[in-house]
Amino acid sequence: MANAVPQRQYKIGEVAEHLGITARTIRYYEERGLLDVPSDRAKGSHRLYTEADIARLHDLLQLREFLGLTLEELTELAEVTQAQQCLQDRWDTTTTDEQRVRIIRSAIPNVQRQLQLVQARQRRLADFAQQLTDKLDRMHDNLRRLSPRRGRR
Amino acid sequence: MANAVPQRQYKIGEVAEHLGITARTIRYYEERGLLDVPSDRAKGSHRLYTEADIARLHDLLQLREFLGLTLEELTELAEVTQAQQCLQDRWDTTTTDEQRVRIIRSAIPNVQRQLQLVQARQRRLADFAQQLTDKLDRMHDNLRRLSPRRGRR
DNA sequence: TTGCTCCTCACGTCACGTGAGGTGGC
DNA sequence: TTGCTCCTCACGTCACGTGAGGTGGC
Repeated sequence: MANAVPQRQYKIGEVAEHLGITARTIRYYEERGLLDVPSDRAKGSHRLYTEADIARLHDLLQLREFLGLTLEELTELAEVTQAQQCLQDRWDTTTTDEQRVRIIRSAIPNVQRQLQLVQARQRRLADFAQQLTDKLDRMHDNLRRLSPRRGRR
Repeated sequence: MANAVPQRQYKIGEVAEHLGITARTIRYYEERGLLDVPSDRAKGSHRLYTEADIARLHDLLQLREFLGLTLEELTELAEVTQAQQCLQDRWDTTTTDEQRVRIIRSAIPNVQRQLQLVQARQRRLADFAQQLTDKLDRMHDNLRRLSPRRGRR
């Protein structure tokens, strides 16, 4: 069924542009083991990516950007995303229900952890926004105190 | 009046520990021109920081951390914080009301810009949190579909 | 065949980390 | 005097940026 749809593949430049990064970054992530490299790619031949590969890389980039992680921390935190294949890819055709259940069960706590970290970040950002708002208020107060409106007094 | 309170000064190690960074970072920021260095410091003598210096550095660190700026972008965005001296320091004794008004007026749009950037970041983070929540929901749905509860059927 | 994008080195850069060797205040 | 923290080089590292020189598919 899903077999009938041949997957479109994307070149590294297309992926990079779509994600707003450079090809160098993608190659570097591969070098660091963050991207699973197809074992059959001949040295020197073009890299090709599926939509699932792109989605995974997109997740990695968001985690790194919003949480400010090193690539090492990212590697740990993202092992889940391996199992995120479950959402696409060859998941449909090559896995038994039992395997799927096991994969999802092991992936859930990891996504929960990511969500917790993001939520902690949200709280800290909200604090910072409040600090800036307070500062603006104080500045306006000071202005009012220092330059009383003409016509008053 | 404010003269009567001699300001406590802090050494670089104290400042670093308080802000959760290293002394190297502080020296590097000074080198890059992000921190105003007192012109009278003899080469080789200890760096000393006031509470106002520490507050300014704290602001810089938050802007960098939450917005993911380069030090060059940070330099631009933070020129305001120079004028933030207005909140402490020698502001009380060496400035006329007219000067204060001018300083505050020029600083306000800059703080507003910082706040806008932080709010934009908050929206993107909220989107990301939502993506993770959706993903978790889908995973739970899939589990229910794949492993129907015993006793049913 | 001509462009274009891709490839693999490999050196450069930014924002620090990490000693080496030495000086200065409680 | 002994520790402790500070100082100034200066080289190392992480996460890429940026060519150099060459190969491969429309």
